[in-house]
Amino acid sequence: MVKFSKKLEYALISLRHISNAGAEVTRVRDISEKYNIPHDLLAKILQKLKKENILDSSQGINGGYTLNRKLNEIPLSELVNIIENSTSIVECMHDEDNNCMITDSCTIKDPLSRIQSEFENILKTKMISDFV
Amino acid sequence: MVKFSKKLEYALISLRHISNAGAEVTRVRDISEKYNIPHDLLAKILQKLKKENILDSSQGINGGYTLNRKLNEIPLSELVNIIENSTSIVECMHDEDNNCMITDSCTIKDPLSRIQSEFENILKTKMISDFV
DNA sequence: ATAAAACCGGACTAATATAGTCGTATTTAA
DNA sequence: TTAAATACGACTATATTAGTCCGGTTTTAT
Ligand code: SF4
Ligand code: SF4
Repeated sequence: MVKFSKKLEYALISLRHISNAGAEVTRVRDISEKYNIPHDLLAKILQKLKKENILDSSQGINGGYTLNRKLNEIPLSELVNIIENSTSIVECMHDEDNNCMITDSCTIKDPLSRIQSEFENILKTKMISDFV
Repeated sequence: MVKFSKKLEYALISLRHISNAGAEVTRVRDISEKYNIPHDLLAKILQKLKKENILDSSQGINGGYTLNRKLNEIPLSELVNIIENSTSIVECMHDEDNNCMITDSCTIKDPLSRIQSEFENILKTKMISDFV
């Protein structure tokens, strides 16, 4: 029912590492080798975090990543949305593509919608620093 | 990150329906047809709930299911464990089969373990009646 | 200049988890 | 005895997640 995806875990591990490195740049390879995370997969995750301004990056032979925001100011909800595109607990609440065939006769939409709100509030309250 | 499985949703819809039916027995077919849920899949879900004493069943031509416990006395945690066998948010916390290759170098196990406890408490507090 | 090492990004494949199906046995009222 | 229901386990199909591959571009030490 609830499962942190590997991508999300890799992101958390990386953010912790990069945060600890301070001003020093961290290469994808550093993290990849230290924690045994597939290089190419990790690279794409960090690229996404860069694109969303959570990380800074510099290219070139001495390039790498640094942290652009403080971990205690990034809510988990934001990270989950970046990595997994959605925080909805059932498909019918992810407006874009609701394919549920039983929407019309479904009797639990409303209560689940309440739960959804509660859940989103929790995700907004928890900061990345709580997870590393 | 968090997603109610269809099985779980079908279980909730069924429990609500059976609860509303009171002493009258409900057949799998009644629910299956009313809510457009695949019959055989639903049957197995209800069988499981019967096995765990959440439902009562009677066989034979006039058979069917009735509720054996009150919905406001069944915590969500129990239903999730029945339907999905686990409430762990990462594989390394589901003792039986931890295949995570990076367990040794993982830096987020401890914080996630705290989150896991918090999460389980929420699941224990929420009753099925909150979801229907 | 050029080589090296990084970032970038899309298409692809592999592995796993979820959803759904099928066949058969058992029970029971009529 | 037959029809309609639960009960169980093996199977298949689909969707999601995880991971790979490849062909770029950018930067910088030499
Ligand atoms: S309509 Fe009901 S069954 Fe379908 S996705 Fe929404 S909550 Fe789940
Ligand atoms: S060891 Fe770390 S990465 Fe592996 S499952 Fe546990 S929390 Fe996730």
